[in-house]
Amino acid sequence: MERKCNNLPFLILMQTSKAIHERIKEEMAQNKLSITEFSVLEVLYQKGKQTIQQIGNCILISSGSMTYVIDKLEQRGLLSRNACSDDRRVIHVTLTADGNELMNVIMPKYHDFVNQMFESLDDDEAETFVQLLKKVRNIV
Amino acid sequence: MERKCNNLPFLILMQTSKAIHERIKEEMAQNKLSITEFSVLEVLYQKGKQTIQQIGNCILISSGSMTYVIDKLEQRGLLSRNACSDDRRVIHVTLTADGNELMNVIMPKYHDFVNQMFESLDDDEAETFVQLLKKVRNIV
DNA sequence: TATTATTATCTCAGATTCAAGATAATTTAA
DNA sequence: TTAAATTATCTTGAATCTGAGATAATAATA
Repeated sequence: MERKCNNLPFLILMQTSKAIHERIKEEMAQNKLSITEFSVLEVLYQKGKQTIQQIGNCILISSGSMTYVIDKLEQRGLLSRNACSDDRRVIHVTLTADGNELMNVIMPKYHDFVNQMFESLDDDEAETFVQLLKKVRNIV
Repeated sequence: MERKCNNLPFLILMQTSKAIHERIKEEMAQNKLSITEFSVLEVLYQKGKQTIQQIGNCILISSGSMTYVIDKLEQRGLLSRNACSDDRRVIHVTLTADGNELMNVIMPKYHDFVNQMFESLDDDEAETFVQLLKKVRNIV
């Protein structure tokens, strides 16, 4: 029986990224945030005011999910919706003071956490790694 | 404003794996299968008869989700549940003739598809890639 | 200007996931 | 042997995601 998967790079890549995803999920559960919620807050923290669509494009989820996740975060007082005066279809989203404060606490820990996961690679290895990943990504 | 993410390997790894995941999702949608459903069929195709728990451990989803996905695939006649005579708590799952036939069609295309995504790497690069990924995975 | 197309967001139904608990069978240990 | 612990699967409810379609605003064009 035993038919094998023959593409090792593929297998290990998917295993590794899934493991990382799980770890981040656990980490964020401590802050009562799903990964999607964290991703939204992260975009706002990094880029400041964004439209709902801009955020959706960044984190690649559907418009229906965006409405849902923005609702949740708004209810918790971590961000606010603001009408756009130029284009009344558009809604701007920004972190509230509470949201910003929370991210000031979370982000340094998050960066440390991510860096730890990759500290087994020295600078040369990291560069090679990125270069190989980009080769793959450009084809996908 | 503009606070940046400073860990490039992490960023590109997650982007790449997400892109691959999306591509496989599209590919499997043509066969009316979700990735989870395909993963279950793949395990059975590769390993033959398995218990529900064995499959769950392979593809890392909860027991509740396993019941759900096995139900769906059983309803479509792609696999069957069989009581285990040694241990009556256990249920063995096997591909039906239909399920096996479907996988005979899908798997060669799937392997080609995956190989294409990685064909930009030559043998040396693939080996380096795997080695670096393993370094990261072992820490995560 | 009036019509048409596009865009941004929201609504809703259906699908999928997990966590917690239920059930039933087996194993361990007193 | 009996009681307790463990194991495998299923059930249920809540959360989240997607896709299709609705709504409303804007842009493009005849």
